[in-house]
Amino acid sequence: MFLSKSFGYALRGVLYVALIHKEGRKVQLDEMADKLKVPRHFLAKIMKNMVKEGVLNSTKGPYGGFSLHESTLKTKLISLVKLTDGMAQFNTCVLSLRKCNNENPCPLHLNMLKIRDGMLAEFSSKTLGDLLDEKNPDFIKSISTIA
Amino acid sequence: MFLSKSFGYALRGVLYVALIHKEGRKVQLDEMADKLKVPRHFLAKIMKNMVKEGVLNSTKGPYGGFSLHESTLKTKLISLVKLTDGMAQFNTCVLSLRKCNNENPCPLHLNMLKIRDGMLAEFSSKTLGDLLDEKNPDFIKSISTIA
DNA sequence: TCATTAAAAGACATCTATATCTTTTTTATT
DNA sequence: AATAAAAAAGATATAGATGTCTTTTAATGA
Ligand code: FES
Ligand code: FES
Repeated sequence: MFLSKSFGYALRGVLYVALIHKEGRKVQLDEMADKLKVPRHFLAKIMKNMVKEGVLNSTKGPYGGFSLHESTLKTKLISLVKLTDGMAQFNTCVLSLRKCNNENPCPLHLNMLKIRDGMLAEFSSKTLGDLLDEKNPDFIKSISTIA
Repeated sequence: MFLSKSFGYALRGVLYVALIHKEGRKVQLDEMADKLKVPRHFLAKIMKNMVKEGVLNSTKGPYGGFSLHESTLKTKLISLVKLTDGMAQFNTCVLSLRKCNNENPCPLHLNMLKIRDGMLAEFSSKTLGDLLDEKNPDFIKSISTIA
């Protein structure tokens, strides 16, 4: 797995909030779980973490829900990865059991370095806002449907 | 995780057998588990699968153990991945819950396509024999030690 | 103050990858 | 044939990721 399910849920969740934000309203978990076809309470934990890390805002009570934080659209994808998956995969040897290092490289070191650093660079430069700008016509469908 | 622990164990296991093969002898599980610092019985299952898939030979009984198959060194890395991790990660959308497809691409489709296809190409062309040819001075250490 | 709404928090269940332990099968040697 | 060696197979255990359910806290409006 390149990325966990949690990461996918997190990204889809925050993008959904951002989309609905343009309609000028907040989003509740029930709506998100329903529209995104994501387990309600599992998503709740992930959303809560994003709020805790300052990626999103939330308010409790009537008319409450999730809304954008001023930093939301500026958030790098790598921050989401850190939040859901951690960064170990980027500095641990692909053969496990050791830190990746150049001095005593494992047989796959150079190959994996290229791949991992490519992904790291991509995710370190791209923001959530970038994804929304590049969005394709069926964007909402692309984060919602199963098929 | 780009690749599972099982994959790491499999690769280190088969490379160890190949190295010892040059000394003209077979390798037993006890020696491998000890030298590679890998859980004995967990490694056993993985080795058994590699034998079943024709990546390695094995013989039971006294003076038995694991040895090279004529196809071992020609085996592509991707075959090992298929054996331990399966190929789902290469055709499933990074946002889970759907097959990856170009018609209704998710927000990360193009980015991930590049990364995944890069890794797929690398692992589809490189063989176990290639890894042994490229080997660095501390090769045995690089698949054995923890530090 | 009370009722309602919705997130936060916590407890528990399930599933998968990983790890350990035991028994069975096969092979070689005596 | 009996013994020993080693892989194969199977049963069980543990940990982490994922999923579900219940209780608590905070906000709103009557
Ligand atoms: S040492 Fe193995 S990936 Fe760097
Ligand atoms: S559609 Fe998501 S990775 Fe291709």
